[in-house]
Amino acid sequence: MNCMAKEKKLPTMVDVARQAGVALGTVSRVVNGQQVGEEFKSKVEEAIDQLGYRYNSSGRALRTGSSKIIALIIPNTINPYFALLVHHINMELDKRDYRMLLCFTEYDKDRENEYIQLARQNRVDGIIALTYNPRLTIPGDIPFVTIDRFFSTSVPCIAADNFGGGYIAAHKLKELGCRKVAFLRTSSVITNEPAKRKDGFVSACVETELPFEIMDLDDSQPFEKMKQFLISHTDHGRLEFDGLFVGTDALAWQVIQVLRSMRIQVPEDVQVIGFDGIRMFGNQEMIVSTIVQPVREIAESSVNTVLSHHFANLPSLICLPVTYAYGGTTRE
Amino acid sequence: MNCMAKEKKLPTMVDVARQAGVALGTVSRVVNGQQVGEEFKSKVEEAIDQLGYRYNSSGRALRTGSSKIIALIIPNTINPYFALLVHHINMELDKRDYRMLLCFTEYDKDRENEYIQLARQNRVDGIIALTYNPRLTIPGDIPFVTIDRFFSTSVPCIAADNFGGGYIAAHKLKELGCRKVAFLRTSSVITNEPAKRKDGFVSACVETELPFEIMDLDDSQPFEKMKQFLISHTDHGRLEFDGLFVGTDALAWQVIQVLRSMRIQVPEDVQVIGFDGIRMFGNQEMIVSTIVQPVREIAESSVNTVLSHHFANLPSLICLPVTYAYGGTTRE
DNA sequence: TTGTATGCGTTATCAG
DNA sequence: CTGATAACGCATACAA
Repeated sequence: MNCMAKEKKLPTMVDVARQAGVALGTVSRVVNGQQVGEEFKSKVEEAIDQLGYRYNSSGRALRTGSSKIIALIIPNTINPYFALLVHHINMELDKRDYRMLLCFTEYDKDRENEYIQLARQNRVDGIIALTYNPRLTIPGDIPFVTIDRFFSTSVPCIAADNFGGGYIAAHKLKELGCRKVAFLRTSSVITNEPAKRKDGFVSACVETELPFEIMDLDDSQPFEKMKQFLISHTDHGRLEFDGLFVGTDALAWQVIQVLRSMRIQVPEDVQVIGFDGIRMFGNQEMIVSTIVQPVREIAESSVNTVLSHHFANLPSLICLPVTYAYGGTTRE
Repeated sequence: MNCMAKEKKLPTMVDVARQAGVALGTVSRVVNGQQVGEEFKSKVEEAIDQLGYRYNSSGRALRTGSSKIIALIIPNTINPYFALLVHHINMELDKRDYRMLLCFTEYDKDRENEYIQLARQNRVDGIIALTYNPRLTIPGDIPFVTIDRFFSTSVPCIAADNFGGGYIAAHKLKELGCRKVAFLRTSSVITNEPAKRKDGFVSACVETELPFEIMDLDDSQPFEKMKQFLISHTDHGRLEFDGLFVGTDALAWQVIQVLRSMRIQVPEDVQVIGFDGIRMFGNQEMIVSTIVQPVREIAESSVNTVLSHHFANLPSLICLPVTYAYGGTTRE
């Protein structure tokens, strides 16, 4: 079963020093892996695990000016894409012995700014942010990295190759025999990287002479607008598109529900490709055929960038490769 | 657009004091909302937002001995149930001006214990843990709360009413006209609260004279075992059960995939009820008909409990009410 | 009510 | 190479 520990007050370096019969500085040097005589070193080490000593993060942070904490500002962890991002970023930070200050904005613009102040209050060593506020105040004194959104050449942005994803999607639909396709998305007030999904899609459609249409869904009533669009493009129960590329897997799923209610078969009548690469329960099959975001790589790259010491000349935009994955809503 | 901040070194209380022409202690008292003369107070407040001052968390933590951080030890954020829990716990902590130290164990027993040490190193004010290690070392000097798992009467455990959930599920299946039912689950090495789902189910089956069977799936090959079980209980393409209660929504989803591959219709031939209350993309419809865990309430209760000052005589087990929710895999 | 001084645990500087 | 000591930013006991 379980057993209780007993110590009442946590041991400090002073306790260790006394126990080992050495000076405070010596203990510090051992803890930090600096040059210490073998004799002393072993005495200190013995005292350390005899007392169960662990350094106090606050003390160290105060003294060194480095908290070993990175703030992650993100809407929530309910959306599976965000949840995955949080997971991988925390794992990457953990590897490097950093902690995460997790800030959920719930898409609230004021909270996005407020959390930057909170991060500063906690003296974080950097901030990774996935935000939507068009007037975000980016601190000049803290390493700042954004995901999926370009601010300026001095703010590194990490993102999937959204353009490439759209491009691949269109090519795939063509390859799977589509004759007329459409792109559906909910448009954002800000222009972020995901907006490029459209550009890549259009580019490939033009290139392959695949007729296409673009539908920007209102942010307020996306579901109704999308339904209306699909119905207005139906003639005698036949949809005029045989291929759909949808901005996100979440929206693609809703599109499919609507199609189903219209008695239009997927993928027989119309093939659907989403974007993100969301898996059922996070670890089972893809929810829809999709363009998969390299979430682990995005996480790794974000962490590497924000921890980069030469924070000057860094690339201002890093696009990581996406892949197509079958998820039952396309043929084959 | 965005604008850069400029300050090079963050201002400290000393800077504020100098700027306001008052003593250090006065600034501290203003910051902490203690009684200060109006005259002084406004001078300090002006200086504060002139300098953009924010207190240094490390300094305060070091001085007060309270980090205002709670550790959350949990497998990951990939599983939607965990993701939801992380979300609500962080929101609840945020409300109370606490931060979260998020520790992902990936079900690794050693990491579960290691993270408790990390939490201690960070001088957290408490730990909320959802763990599986049968030999977890529970610290006696840090408020410790567990979710979904009972350790001893001195360790508060927060959980959904798992027994009640199983009970409701069986009753629901009976009510929906089932004649013979089964409960499928992957059994855990440790006995935790979710194990009670079976007991409640059995209890209700006996009570309502509903014939039932229990299938414990091996933790290593749950999918194969489950498939085998279903096939072995099929006679001429007809499953001998017309109702299934499954330990989790994730497993229920897999069960449904297998049934589909066996050409058994859900819910026409067999109705399926899962457990957890997972929604598609976290915010859309339920993935299957299910017993919904009150995740927000579990989060709230966990936070309240771990922050409770009178950590002595606390309830050792808090079970929160569950509800049945339709999700397309039952009739009606 | 406000000012002053001390110490929380750590690292770093300097003297031995 | 090791020991003593100062300083990081803050809260608080004590003095004014």
